[in-house]
Amino acid sequence: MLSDVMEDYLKAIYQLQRETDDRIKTSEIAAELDVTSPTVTSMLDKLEERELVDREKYRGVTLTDEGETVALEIVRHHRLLEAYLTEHLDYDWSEVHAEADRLEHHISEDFEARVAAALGEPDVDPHGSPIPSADLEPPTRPDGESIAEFEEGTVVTVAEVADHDPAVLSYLAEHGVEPGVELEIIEIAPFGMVTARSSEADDPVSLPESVASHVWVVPPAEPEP
Amino acid sequence: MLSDVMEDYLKAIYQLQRETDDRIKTSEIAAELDVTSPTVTSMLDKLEERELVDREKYRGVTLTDEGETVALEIVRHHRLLEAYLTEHLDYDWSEVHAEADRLEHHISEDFEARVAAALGEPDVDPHGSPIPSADLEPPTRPDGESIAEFEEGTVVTVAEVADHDPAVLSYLAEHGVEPGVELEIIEIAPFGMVTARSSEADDPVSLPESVASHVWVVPPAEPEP
DNA sequence: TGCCGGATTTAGAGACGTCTAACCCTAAAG
DNA sequence: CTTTAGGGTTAGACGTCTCTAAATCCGGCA
Repeated sequence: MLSDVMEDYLKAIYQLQRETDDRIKTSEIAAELDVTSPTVTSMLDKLEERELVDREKYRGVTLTDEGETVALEIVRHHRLLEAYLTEHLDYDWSEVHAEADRLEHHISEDFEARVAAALGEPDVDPHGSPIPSADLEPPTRPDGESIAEFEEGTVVTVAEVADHDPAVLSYLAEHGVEPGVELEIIEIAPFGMVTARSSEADDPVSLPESVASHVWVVPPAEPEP
Repeated sequence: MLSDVMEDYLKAIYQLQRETDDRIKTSEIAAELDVTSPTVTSMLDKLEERELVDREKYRGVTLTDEGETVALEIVRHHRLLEAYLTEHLDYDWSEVHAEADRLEHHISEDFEARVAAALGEPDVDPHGSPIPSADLEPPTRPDGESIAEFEEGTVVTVAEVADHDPAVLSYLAEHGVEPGVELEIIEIAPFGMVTARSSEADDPVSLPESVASHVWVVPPAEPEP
C-alpha cells in the first residue's frame, strides 16, 4: 500500500516528465510539491526501494513502468474528478483543481468507474488535458505545442490549458482562451510574451511567457487536398 | 487545523454519545476506531489540550461544544455524501458508508454546499439518519426507539437503520427492512431476537439483538382524536 | 587541470499516530 | 474495609514525513 504522499511524489514526477522529457531533479520535485530538497531525497530513497522510480544519485529520477502506472491512476482520478465537478456540480474550470487534488487519493475504484460512466467515459478534462484510460496504458503524447512555437499571423486551435492557478484560468476564460477556441497569433515579443486574438473575444490578449507556455495548441487544420 | 484522525475520534465520540448518553470510555472509542487503548488515551490528551473534549482521568470523556461542532461537520459531510452517492451515482444504500468514510475529511465547504444544493438540502441520509444542518446546531435527538422496545403485535414505522455493515444492510433490504416501511412485531425472544413482518416482504424476518438495536422506529401514528 | 558554486545527500531532530509492556486506579465483591 | 479484577494510563518504541545544518558531489570556468 502506498501513502497519499508517495502518490503525490509519483504524480509530480510524472507531470514534470511530461514537460521536460528528461531525468527529474530533486529540486524540481521540491519546488513542485513545496517541500525541501532533503525531504525529496529521503522520499526518493523509499520510492526507489519499492522500485517505483529509477534513480542515479545526484542525477535525478525517472519513473519505472510500475511507478508510471501509479501516477496514471492518480492523474486519471484527478482529471475525472475535474470533469465531474464541472459537469455535475456546477464548478467553473478555474475552481476544480484544488478540490480534485484533495479527493484524488481517496476515491475507490468503484467510485472512479461510476464517475467515468456518469460522464460517458470522457477522454479529456475541462482544461483539455487527456484523461488516462482505465487500463492505465501510458497515453501517447498529444501532438500539441506551446503557443509560443508558432509564427506571428498563424491561426491555431487551443487544445489544452495546463495551468492550475484559478486566477490565471479565470483571466484566460474572460479573454476567450479556452480549449477549442481559435487564436490568431499577433505578436511574440523578444522576452517571450505572446499577444493573440481569440475567436471568442473582441480584444487581443497578451500572455507572459510563463502563462503562454501552459497554453498548448494544435496547428490550423490543413485544407484537405 | 485538525488532522483527519482527530476528526475521526471526535466523530466516534459523538456517535457513541448519541447511543449511550453517558461519558464515553477509552475502551469504547478504541473498539469503535479499531485501535488500542493507549492510543486513545494519548489522543484524548491532545483533544483535551485543544478543548475539544472534557475529560476526567479514568472516567471517560464528553465533547465540548466546540468538539461537537467539529463532529457535526464531519457527520454532515458523511451523510450528505451517502445521500449524494445514492441519488446521483447509483450506489446502493449498503455500499455508501465506506466511500463516505474516506471522502468525508477531504471535501471543501464549497463542495459540501454544492452537494447539499444538488440534493435539495435533504435532512436525512439513505439510512434515515438525520443530516446536521449547515449551521451545525446540535440536532434535537429524534424520538425514535429501538425496535426491541415495543410489545409483540405492535405496528411501527422504520425511521432509521443505523448499521454500517454492507452485508447486514443488503440482508435487511432483501427482507423489506428499510426506512419508511411498516413492521409488525411478531415476537421478541428472551435473548433479544426480534421477529417482525415487513409491509414490503412476504416472509417475516428475525433479527438478533445486535442488529435489532440498530433499527430505530417510531410508534404507529396515533389516530387523530 | 583544478577550483568553486550550486545542487544533492547525509545526519540528526521533531511532530504525529500507532503499538506493546508495565504500572496504577476504580469499583464491585466479599 | 479490604481485596482484586479489569480497564486506563504511563513509558518507551517505531514508521512516516518533515525540517535545518553540515558534508559531499557535479559541472562549468579559469
